[in-house]
Amino acid sequence: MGNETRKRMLQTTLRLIQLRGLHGVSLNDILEESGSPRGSLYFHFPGGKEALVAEAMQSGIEEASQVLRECLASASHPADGVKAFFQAAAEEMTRSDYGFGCPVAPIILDSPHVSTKLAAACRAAIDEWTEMYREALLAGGLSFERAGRVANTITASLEGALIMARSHQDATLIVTVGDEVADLITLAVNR
Amino acid sequence: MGNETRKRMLQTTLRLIQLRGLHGVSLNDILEESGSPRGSLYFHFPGGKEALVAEAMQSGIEEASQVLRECLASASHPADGVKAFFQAAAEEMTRSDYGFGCPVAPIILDSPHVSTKLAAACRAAIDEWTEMYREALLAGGLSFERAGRVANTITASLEGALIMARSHQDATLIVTVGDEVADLITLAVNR
DNA sequence: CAAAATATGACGATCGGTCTATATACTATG
DNA sequence: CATAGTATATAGACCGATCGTCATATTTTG
Repeated sequence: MGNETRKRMLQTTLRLIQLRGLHGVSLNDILEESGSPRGSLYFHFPGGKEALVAEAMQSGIEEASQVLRECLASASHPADGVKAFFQAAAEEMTRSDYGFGCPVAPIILDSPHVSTKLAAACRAAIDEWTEMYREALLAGGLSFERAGRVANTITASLEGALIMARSHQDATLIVTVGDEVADLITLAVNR
Repeated sequence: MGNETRKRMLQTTLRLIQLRGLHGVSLNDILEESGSPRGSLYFHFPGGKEALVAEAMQSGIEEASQVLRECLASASHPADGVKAFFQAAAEEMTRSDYGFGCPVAPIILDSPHVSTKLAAACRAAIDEWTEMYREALLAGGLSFERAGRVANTITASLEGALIMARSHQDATLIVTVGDEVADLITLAVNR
């Protein structure tokens, strides 16, 4: 396929945005790092930078969703599934030398109302993840409302843990928080 | 004092960085919004943009620390103190129309290794807050180690809740997560 | 008044994202 | 096989924005 260049652009974009934030990455950076020629960008992404970023972010979101889905599916108790996902996040953090975190957080914090499309995609991603947690918790016996509240807490904890891990260059934090959250889930379910 | 301009610059900088991230704010933005002329910046802040940002962020950190200190001090149970702080954060969110969140998160996500000074200040702020939680939990009877783990979880939850609230334009999320975390604390302390 | 402190906006080198014009590869058809 | 036509890919010019500097006002202070 001829879209080798395209793929490289997307990967590099995702990587760099996670590293330096939405506004911290220039097209020049992306082009240089991905070794792509300048003019190719508007051929592959007629929508310009925003289109490129949107697609790159989307792929990051989908990957995260898939990992989460697997973690929850292959666990008998929701607490175990959540724990596994936090662990996976921690591994990804160390593997990338603290370059990768949440694919949407940098964009939420960088563009409140800059781009409605990007913001909507971020919102959808968060909703999707939270919904997965909720379903698992419902299956665990929690009430609909309580499951929603706990699910939000899980999402928030992970989001925050990723930031802290980045800041301290210490992926252990993610695992610690994950264990603590798993505890909360266990207590909530068995009551 | 002649530092009226200086103060305005700092406030505007803090505000804009929270709004659009570290790299999303240009000096022109700051100057225009604060109504200051270009050259004044390098008189008040010879260190340029980085010095300005560092000082602005520092003031944001100190304000947050003070509010947290008060919340924890004027509560008989650590869970209540934490709850109050989450509530205060939610109010600040609505008051600023989702402009203000955590003063350090946007910088952590925008500059991994861009500026060592900034990164160190962020780390120190997170440590300070976490330490405050830990002390309150110790006073509540938790073991030193467990207190640290729970403290990290609290910090992470708030950090994440702020992002979610921003993304969904819904400060309620912060309160919800706060209540859930307070629950976790209560359970942890009374065991 | 003299001197120090502060304010001002114009300047230029560099970098930002976008676009038009051009080149290359592939396909179809006589 | 030759040629025209189309899809794919590249190159580089364009112009506005950005940031730090500086020479020159203006205000404050001793």
